[in-house]
Amino acid sequence: MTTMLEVAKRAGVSKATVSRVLSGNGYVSQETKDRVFQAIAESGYRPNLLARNLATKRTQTLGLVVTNTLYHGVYFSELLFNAARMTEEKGRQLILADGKHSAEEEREAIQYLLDMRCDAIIIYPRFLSVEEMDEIIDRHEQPIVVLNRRLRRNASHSVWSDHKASSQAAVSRLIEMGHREIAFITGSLDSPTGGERLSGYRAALAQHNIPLRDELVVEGRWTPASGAAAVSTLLTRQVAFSALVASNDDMAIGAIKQLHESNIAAPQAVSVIGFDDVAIAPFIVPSLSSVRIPVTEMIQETISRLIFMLDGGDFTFRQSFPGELILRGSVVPGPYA
Amino acid sequence: MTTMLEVAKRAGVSKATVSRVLSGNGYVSQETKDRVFQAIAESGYRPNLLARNLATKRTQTLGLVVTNTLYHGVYFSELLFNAARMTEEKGRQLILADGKHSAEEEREAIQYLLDMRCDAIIIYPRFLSVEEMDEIIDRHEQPIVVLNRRLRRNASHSVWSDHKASSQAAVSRLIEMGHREIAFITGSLDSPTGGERLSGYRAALAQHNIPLRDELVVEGRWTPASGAAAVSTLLTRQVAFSALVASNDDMAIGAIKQLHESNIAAPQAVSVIGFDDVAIAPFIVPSLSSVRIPVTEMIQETISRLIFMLDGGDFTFRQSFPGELILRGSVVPGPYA
DNA sequence: TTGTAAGCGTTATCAG
DNA sequence: CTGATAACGCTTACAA
Repeated sequence: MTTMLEVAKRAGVSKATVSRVLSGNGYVSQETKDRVFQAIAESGYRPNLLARNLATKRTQTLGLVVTNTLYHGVYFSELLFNAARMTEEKGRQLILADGKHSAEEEREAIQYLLDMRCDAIIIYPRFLSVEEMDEIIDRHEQPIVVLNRRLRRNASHSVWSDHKASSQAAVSRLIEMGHREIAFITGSLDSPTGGERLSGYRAALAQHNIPLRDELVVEGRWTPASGAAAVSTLLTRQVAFSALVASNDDMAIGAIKQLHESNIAAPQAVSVIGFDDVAIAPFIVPSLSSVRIPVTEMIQETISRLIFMLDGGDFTFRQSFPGELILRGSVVPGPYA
Repeated sequence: MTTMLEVAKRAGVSKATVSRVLSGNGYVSQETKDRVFQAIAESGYRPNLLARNLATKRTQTLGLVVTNTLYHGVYFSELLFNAARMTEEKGRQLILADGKHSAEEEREAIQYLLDMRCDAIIIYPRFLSVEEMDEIIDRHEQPIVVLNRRLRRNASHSVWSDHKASSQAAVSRLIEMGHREIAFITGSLDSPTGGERLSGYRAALAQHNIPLRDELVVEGRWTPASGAAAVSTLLTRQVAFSALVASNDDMAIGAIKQLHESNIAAPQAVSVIGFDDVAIAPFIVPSLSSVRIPVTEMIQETISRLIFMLDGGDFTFRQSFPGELILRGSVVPGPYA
């Protein structure tokens, strides 16, 4: 690989001059500039970013940590796509690190990005506790923002959507439509998001003085198959329900499929609600209602904050990203089972 | 940030010794090893990978270039997930670069990865020609493998699936089942993959002496919506068909939806075939048949080859990755329109 | 078994 | 406007 020194020799100048030409810092006569560019073209020179970054102590990269349990599906694509796009708009590069499927691996992924000297880091945690992330933020000088968690201490370092409130609103809406028996399929309950959505369900019932019935709640594992299985469980429990809320779209899709196969009218009803995904699901299952989480906006906010912490400049802090309830299809009030 | 020098001082040794302890190269007495580890723990030292990589001229990273037109959907998630997993299994890190949506931007993405000194590079091209990629491979000493294209000159640097053959086989299968009027929704025809699948369709017809009828072919743009639109076009053309093949699953899903809304029996039939995706689609649309492209296996082969080019070792060259036709549902022979 | 010192390819400070 | 030269933080002969 040809280095800056070779370019310098070929152009009959010093390394320093070549560096100036490339960076645009400092004065260089037009004449030598031309010679340098010529030499660069002739030699096919390419700067070594490792060397550059080592010298400047800046890498122009943002790191992103995501568990690979999130890698599947539309939500992740959307997240990644937007993160990459906005990062590049700010003249930086996104580096993705896999948080795999444990707290320890999430820590390692963060550590890798720090060792690579990313200028700033975005964490979309699955296993790390908020306490630990608060500590991590305190321990490091690099700007770090946490997505989808509400931090206590470093509030300005987190961007989240209030899952409990969204869930409560969605369920309340069903209640106001006349539903009293509402089934709920939770996500994995070791995930905060899963827990928050469940407590939103509980809160909505309480708010309307409807007693909570445990037999209407089934635990799923975020997948379509587990949503279908949950419906089977409900049916074998012989418990009647006129509406169903699932903690994400994938499970809602599985649930609708299972209801359909059991010859139950739900797929045509508005009364099945999911969360998160927005792309293909409603296209295929027009009856599926959903609470859309504004990923794009959240990523936008996240990256703006990081860039602000790095470069300063103008800054608009946006506190809340409420989920948006999108209702489709028409109401079918009757009990399904 | 604390550096290796500070650790060395604290442990009362030289930088070199610390380096030896960390890398495991060269002899160090157990005693000093212990002192060094202690000093590392006390100081919270972390190696600077930029410096290390600059010195070793190795980064332990593989670069991956993908157009962001691919970012949406299951196929991409699957690709990325497997690439990341396998890369890490080989003790490396995957760096993703966005090829955006033009040849120029694909070139820039490749260049960035080269400038970052990735040890090797995987290109999943959308706009670059095979000729240019052959040149790129020739020009650089880093191992480069191209996914989903058949290179002429650097055959061992490409991993692909024969889309034309898969498409031809799928269409032939329909013909053997008794279908004569088979509609075809192409992908964007500026994409080689789109072109290959279409020519497979033509070849199958020719092979069975069925005349090609242009009115049975509609151009889509890979999206569910364009699949639905294509069906509308077919219906307004008033042309009868008893089977339909779409160049990918997304369009097939859109097509099925549109057929369904037009009260046509297709959704229950085996006779709609898509390509690529495998995760959610058939779960939601059980009748959808599909040619599954073995992404996982292809990524596996790609990474093995790269690692072989880097480290040597054992190596199994796998030439062909045929698509796998997965038929679902039952045959409905009658014409749909 | 350990230390010294010369790189790795840039940037950045200071003279000139 | 340009050139030396000292960093940046690490690895790796070569000596000792």
